[in-house]
Amino acid sequence: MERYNFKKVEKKWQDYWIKNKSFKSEINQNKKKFYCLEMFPYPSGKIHMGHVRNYTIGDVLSRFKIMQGYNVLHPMGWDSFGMPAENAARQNKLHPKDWTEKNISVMKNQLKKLGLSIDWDREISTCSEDYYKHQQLFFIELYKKGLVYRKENYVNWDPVDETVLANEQVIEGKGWRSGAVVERKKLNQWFFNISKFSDELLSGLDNLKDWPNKVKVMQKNWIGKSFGCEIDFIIEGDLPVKKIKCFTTRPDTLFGFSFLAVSADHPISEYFLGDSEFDKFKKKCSKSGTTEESIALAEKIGYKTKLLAINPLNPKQKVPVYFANFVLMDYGFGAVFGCPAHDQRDLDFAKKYNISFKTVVKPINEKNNFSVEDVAYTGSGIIFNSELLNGFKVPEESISKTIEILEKKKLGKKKINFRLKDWGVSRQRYWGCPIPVAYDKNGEVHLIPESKLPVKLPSKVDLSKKGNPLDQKSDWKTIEINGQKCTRETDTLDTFVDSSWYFLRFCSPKNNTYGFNDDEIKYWMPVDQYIGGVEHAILHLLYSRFFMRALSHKNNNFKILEPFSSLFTQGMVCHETYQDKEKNWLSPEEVESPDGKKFFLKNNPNIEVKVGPSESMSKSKKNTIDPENMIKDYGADAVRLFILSDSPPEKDVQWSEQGMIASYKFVQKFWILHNKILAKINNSQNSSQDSNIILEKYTNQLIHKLNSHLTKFSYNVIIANLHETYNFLFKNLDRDFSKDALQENYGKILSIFSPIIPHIIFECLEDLKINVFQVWPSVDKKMLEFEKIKFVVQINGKKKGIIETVKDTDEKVIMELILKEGMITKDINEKKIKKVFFVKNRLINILLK
RNA sequence: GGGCGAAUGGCGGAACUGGUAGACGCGCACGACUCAAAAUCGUGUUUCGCAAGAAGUGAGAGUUCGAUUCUCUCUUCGCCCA
Repeated sequence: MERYNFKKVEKKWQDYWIKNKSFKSEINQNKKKFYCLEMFPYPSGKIHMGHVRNYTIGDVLSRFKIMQGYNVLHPMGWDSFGMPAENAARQNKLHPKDWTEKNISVMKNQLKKLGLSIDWDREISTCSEDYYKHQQLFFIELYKKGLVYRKENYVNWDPVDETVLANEQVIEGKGWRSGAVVERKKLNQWFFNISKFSDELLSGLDNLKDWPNKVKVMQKNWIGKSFGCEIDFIIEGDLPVKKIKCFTTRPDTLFGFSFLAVSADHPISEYFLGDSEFDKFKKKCSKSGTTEESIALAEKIGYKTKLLAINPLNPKQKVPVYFANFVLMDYGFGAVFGCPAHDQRDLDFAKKYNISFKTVVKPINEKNNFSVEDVAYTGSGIIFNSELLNGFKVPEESISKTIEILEKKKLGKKKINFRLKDWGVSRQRYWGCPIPVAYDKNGEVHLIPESKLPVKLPSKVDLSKKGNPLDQKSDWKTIEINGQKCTRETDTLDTFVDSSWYFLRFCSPKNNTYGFNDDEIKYWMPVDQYIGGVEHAILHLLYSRFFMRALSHKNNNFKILEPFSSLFTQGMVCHETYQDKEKNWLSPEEVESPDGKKFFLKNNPNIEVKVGPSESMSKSKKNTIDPENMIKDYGADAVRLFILSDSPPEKDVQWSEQGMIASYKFVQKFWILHNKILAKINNSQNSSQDSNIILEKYTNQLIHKLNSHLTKFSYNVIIANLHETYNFLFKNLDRDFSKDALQENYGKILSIFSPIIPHIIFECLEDLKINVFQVWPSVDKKMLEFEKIKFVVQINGKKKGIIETVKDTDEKVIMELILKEGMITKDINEKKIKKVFFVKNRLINILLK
């Protein structure tokens, strides 16, 4: 027998699957469909372990579903627009297109080496004209429906990448990619009107039964529906400002009112422009980003006006009006009333500017002299110091009752507010989908006529300059529309737009006239199982949900509101981190450990290396493992086996070289066992019914177990079952199984594990002369029953022993058996049996007194 | 600060609707083979105890004949939002 040659066997079956188009998917109305989709990769250069995990999980599921008789759609594509291509182009003097295509070809090859069940005929790439031309048409449709608009807006400006960032791309006040401190800048931007669907996107979450709850909670928080009240504050002063509208979720604290704060961009700011102090203040405001987070972290600064605001419930009280950097123009009305006692941000501000304030909520057990000093009180309690609001319980009745009073007095109105803001989609970049509009000499917007679509990206651009290269292409920019000379929009679309509909394109990848074909999406959509990282829990998933609603808006042909009926978020792949004395990161290849405890430099074993905590693999910390090397050294089956074996798919997994080697050895051992079984099938002589039944029972119980693990994504347990099965077969190899029983049951066992380690299993099945594509075997229920049952014997709920007897034995007989065997004589002693609990075929619990 | 989730041997993790805690794997120990090592195979491996036995699923309570599983309080950690 030859040693198992994974290189030969894996190549053989990968070629076979491609040549036979084994995973080609076509509409078949007589078959139930199953659309399995993993989040498509960005072609950054090479695949990483996160991809291996993601695509292995999806592949296992797809293969199981194929066996279960579903018509499976399992496609793959490339999220291929985006900034890294431009950055790489600048560094390597390689055109983004060439860089991207090179990466795609490398990564596609790597994915193929994993033996994935992908229908490569449906491959798409978002940077291809054939993809983005449809996206431009969607943009025009959405524009015509009024779901796209242009407005001047403050944006997060990344001064290093020279681009606008979405709020979610700003992390701790810094650009997610460049790490530069984000500034505020005013630009004309295109927006998708996602906030129009705020309520729908929120309530739609209730229907997503197969989504992880945490993802739904995150989206819910992101949409941020809040109930509150809008209040008009009468303003006194020497300016033509008569009132300022505020939104608040805490109108019940109105008697704690001590200042009114407005955004630096509030309409009343026009009266202050030119005032050097105000301009200085405004400039300072623009230094920080626009996210809630960066505003919360930034130092609170204000500019005091001479205006006074009157408390609507207490007209005697007049408080100063400030401009403040923590008030956002696009939340509420860009104005808030400050209540320092019950809002930490307001308190910080009041302390800084010496504004006096009053405490109006006290905890239930506090006395009336309760007073806030350094920490705002935001908890529950009772309203006091508040005249007609006194005694209201916070929060159960205080807010609603206060709103009632304000409405009755016509001072305010109940209002629902959302945190979700419209989606700014303009990016000042070259490598993205061109926005299909142009502007005439008056700046009026003109859609590019459909006959002139697609708006192609010019291939020759100068990327050596900063800023947007498209802006510098004067020949490309000029276009004539209806006889008018126009200038093209030079911004491109956020790449999140590309990924908001790619799952539709997979249904009709070759459809030339439109982004998808109605009949095809009607058959394949929605995605039955979507698999990806939890890092996309908010953005990508929310945008995709929005995009479906936008397409179906005013369109009776499109009814898909929720693109992903079931979502699975897999955990990350982690590895220990290593650092030398100078705190330089070291890669796992640069270190070694002779005893498994202390680590040293490989080329210099005298230098000890500091081992850090295991963290998600990242290039910056060098704790990555190259999947291609692993496949080369151990084979795809072993890599698949390991990446699935050590942790449940939804949790993080620790990469371990030892675990990888163990999986490799298992594949080798499996091959040896297979050859022994094969020999036994060919030479089997004596057989006994008893042995056959043992084998048959084992097989049926195994299928039964796998059925339940599968529905729960417990792939790590399935691999434990695979090991158990190996152990079972190995230990029972000497039994006198009949040839037929062995052939049949071993064939079933092999095929049910084929989704996990497909290459070696297909090779083994071929030895058994079994058709390579197997149907999932059904369970013979009779085979799940045992004749003998192990009864647990308990005294007062504690296990005393086990008694083995025939199935369905009744309580009396068991009791006799126990007494006969003297199992509990010692415990009983002189005590009496008070009560006996008997669970059929399971246990007996005897209570003694 | 708020929300969500988690906590089980030396480690990763199993445990169906409450019913034998620790499956399976890693590591470790001992043994076999070998001149030797690696590889491989065998045996053992929750803790305490020579043993009988006892304790034991982050801590504490509760419900129950019986709790890793259900309820409450607390601690620690992780993620998201602030």
